[in-house]
Amino acid sequence: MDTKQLAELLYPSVSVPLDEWEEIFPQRSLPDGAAVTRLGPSPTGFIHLGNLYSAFVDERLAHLSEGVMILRIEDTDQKRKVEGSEELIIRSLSHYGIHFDEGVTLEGEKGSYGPYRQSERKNIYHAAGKALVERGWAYPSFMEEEEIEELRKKQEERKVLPGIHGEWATERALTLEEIKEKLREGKEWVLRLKSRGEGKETFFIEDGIRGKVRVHPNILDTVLIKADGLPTYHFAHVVDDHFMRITHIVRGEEWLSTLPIHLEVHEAFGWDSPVFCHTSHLLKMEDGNKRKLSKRKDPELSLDFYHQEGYFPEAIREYLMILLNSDYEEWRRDHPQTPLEDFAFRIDHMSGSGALFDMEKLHDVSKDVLLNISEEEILSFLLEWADEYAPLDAVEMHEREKELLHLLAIGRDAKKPRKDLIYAKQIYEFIRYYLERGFEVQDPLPERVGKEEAAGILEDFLQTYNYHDDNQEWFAKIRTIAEARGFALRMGDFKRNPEQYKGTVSDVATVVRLGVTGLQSSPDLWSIMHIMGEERATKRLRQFLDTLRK
RNA sequence: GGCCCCGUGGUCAAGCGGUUAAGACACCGCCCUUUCACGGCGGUAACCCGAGUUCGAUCCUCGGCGGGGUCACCA
Repeated sequence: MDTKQLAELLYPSVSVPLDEWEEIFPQRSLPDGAAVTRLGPSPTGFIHLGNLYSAFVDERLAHLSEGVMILRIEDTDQKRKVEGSEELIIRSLSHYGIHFDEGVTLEGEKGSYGPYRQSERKNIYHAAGKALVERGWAYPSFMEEEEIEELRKKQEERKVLPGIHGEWATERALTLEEIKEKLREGKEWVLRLKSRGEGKETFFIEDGIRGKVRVHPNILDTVLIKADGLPTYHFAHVVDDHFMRITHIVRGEEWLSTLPIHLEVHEAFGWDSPVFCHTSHLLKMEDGNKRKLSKRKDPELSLDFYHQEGYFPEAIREYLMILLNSDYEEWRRDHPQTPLEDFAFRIDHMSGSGALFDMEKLHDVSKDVLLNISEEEILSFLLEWADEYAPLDAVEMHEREKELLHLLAIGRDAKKPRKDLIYAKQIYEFIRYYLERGFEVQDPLPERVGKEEAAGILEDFLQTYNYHDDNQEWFAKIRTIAEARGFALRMGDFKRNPEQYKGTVSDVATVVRLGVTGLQSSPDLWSIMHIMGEERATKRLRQFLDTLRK
């Protein structure tokens, strides 16, 4: 078979041959050890936490080494393309601090290794495909779906590996004349790899994350270029990663099983392959078993979920980094103020086993992260969130912006600061009592205090209350009331002789707290009343008194 | 089912031939405390199983078992 002739027959319009592309995309001149990484999402709608997790690895790898991170859109499946998803992907990632140096951006393409959409790189793939045909590493296949299906059935009966390989790859034997004839008939065809893996020995490859990984050489004549002329992932990413001069391929572990194909395609071209880094999956617990988070079934996988709940991007980043490199947590303890970017992230410190996404842990992490964010920033984040997800209350929240700022700050500057704030929705619920709209006393009176008693306490309190009292004076009055009404001032006294008291001073304070906040628990009550102002606070207390009297 | 990956407390995980097997979250108890948070102290809790190598295996090898992934002209 004259492969040169065949190549010309299949790809007559290739004007720039493969070796010329080598010059068009020269080796990059970067500092020693600089990593070039890429994120290659398909524009199928939305991006999820798993993508972000993986993107974070690319990002750290590139930017920690003064390298380059590329956004390449892998849109070779025209059927699954969704309008507007490119923009969504870019915006979502940027929200979480993932910024690209090169590739597709909102302002168009950036960089000299483009185009960065695979659908626009047909000429390169065809040049590559043509070169492979010439070298006897690829051939056209005219098999139809039904034929392949039949083949598969036979193979399953005989319990051999399904697919086009070995003796089953009958079209390898097609003569030039036969091929010409089929093309003349206008039959659809795909380009297949002519695998040489049969009989080769198992070998090991060094994965950037996992270390040694066992590889059985590929034997499948995998489709390289589809009937529509666009490449499959297996072909496209190898060609692109080579010409974009990628050094590290970060991808999910689901790709481990097709790694042999990719390795053989590299071999066919005679290219060195980049370092493969297979990340483990994010898992979810269901019915006592762990399973891969699924974008269809698990709302917490969608980045939308975190947006709706109002998680701070910094908190997500922080948690993700802990998942990525668990020694990060220790580092963070020693460097509470240092930006995450200064941490020496290492791919070989990543775990090979999948991690269960733990909301509780995320919340704990988030509390500490928010401690390092100013109240001003938290407030503006909160207001933005409220505009979208709690529009009815957002109006009043804007009106009371100044007060809310103080409210959020209660107890934050202490040596042992409060950690009340986690995510926007939670913060909103946490401060909701402060708004007039929808305010009501929700919690019950303390167990030991009856309605009459409570009313009495409120009357006493209102009589002596002075807005200008400082915290100590304010509380001294509570104590006076408590003592006069027969409540213990010290917890210990009450514990020792419960029968001698109606309750403790905390019961008295709780009654006032209920009147002001509607809740049995809250941050420092004096501070709240102070921020609220005399008028609103006393009005609430009087109202509460009225309802108790009814 | 074949192949590949993974297997330390409920969860995330240090460990890389000899350790009282870290730490964090969660949980429980105590303390602090006007409530709630915060914080402090303490506690419950783990090397999947079986062989082999070795003076000695959580760690190395093999075999099971369990979980996950993958077997497309989707990525």
